[in-house]
Amino acid sequence: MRLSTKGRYAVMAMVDLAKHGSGEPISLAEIAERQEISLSYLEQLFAKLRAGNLVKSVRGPGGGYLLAHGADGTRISDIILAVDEPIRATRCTPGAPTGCSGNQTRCLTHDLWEELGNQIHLYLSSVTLADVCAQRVLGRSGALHCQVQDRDDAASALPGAVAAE
Amino acid sequence: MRLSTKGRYAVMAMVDLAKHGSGEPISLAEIAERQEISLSYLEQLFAKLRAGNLVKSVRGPGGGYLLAHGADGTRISDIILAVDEPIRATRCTPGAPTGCSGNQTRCLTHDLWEELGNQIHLYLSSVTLADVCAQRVLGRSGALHCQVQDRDDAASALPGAVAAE
DNA sequence: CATATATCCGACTGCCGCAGTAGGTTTTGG
DNA sequence: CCAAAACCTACTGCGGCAGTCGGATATATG
Repeated sequence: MRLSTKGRYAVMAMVDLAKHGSGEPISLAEIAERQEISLSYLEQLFAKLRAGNLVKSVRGPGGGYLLAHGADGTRISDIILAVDEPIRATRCTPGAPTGCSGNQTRCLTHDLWEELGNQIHLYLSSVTLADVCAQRVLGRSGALHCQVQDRDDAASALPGAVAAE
Repeated sequence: MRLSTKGRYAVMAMVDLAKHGSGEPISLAEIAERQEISLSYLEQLFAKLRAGNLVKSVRGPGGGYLLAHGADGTRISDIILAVDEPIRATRCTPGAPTGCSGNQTRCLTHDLWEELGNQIHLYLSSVTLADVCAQRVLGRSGALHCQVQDRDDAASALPGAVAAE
């Protein structure tokens, strides 16, 4: 799963939609103003969100967008998956001439990235729009600590600017 | 923390170094051939790794690179932090004119990205080069499951191509 | 019907970082 | 001295992101 600011914009817009839309459709113009995202750019994002069946559209005046599955039924991972293109795989494509077999070190890291991808996906699929709206985003006491708890400095040295693009 | 193929290359090289280097230095030419990475590109990466105090260099013929802290003392997160530049922060810079205050939705997602960054960092800082070499990369039964276990379909629907760039 | 409001749609642009290349200079063992 | 290695600086092509522009289509409301 690719993590870019593009996906962040999409999530911001969807959270806005979840927060302000309850019943009647919300226009992109509103979202654009509140989130300070250009309208045309939002249109492109929502075209993909619609293709991914995450929102429904209502055309004409008074129209706009609605969440297709409600705030509880929309996972963050789905949003990002819909907006960001899947990315070229981890280089060692199965069956490639210089594939994984024979070159051991390559595949060791392959496992690592795959597992990291699973971690990210698991986390993002555990959070819904409703969670974000209600600020239920999990403090630093949940999650991975069960696995890292015996390490020395896992809690310290948190990265300064943490974001993935 | 930014996640790009650049960081992946660095980790591949470091794993190679951990696997083949035990005592005497390893030249970048060897690593370049084994990992199929251009030599000059590797040099750039190792310049940063050296600046980050992750490797030591030995000049002259027979020279090369050594792990500065051994395979057990080198975390994957450190490698990526050293190689990838920290990235422009999550847009709402503290104290900015159109900062977080006043625009609520923005900050809700801010928490989300911060927490996601923590998740990623926690995972990557829990894995050392030695872990990767020994294929101790954690199957899908560890980690986040303690938090997601009560959800319906967290295990299913694993993403096809999972990687972040 | 006319019009304003909205979604839709495709094409174009500037920018930045990645991945790679080129061409050097120092250091140092043999 | 010589060759092998680290070291250093600058440049390049490419692709995706973020944003823009100009439209086409649908549809409530007067």
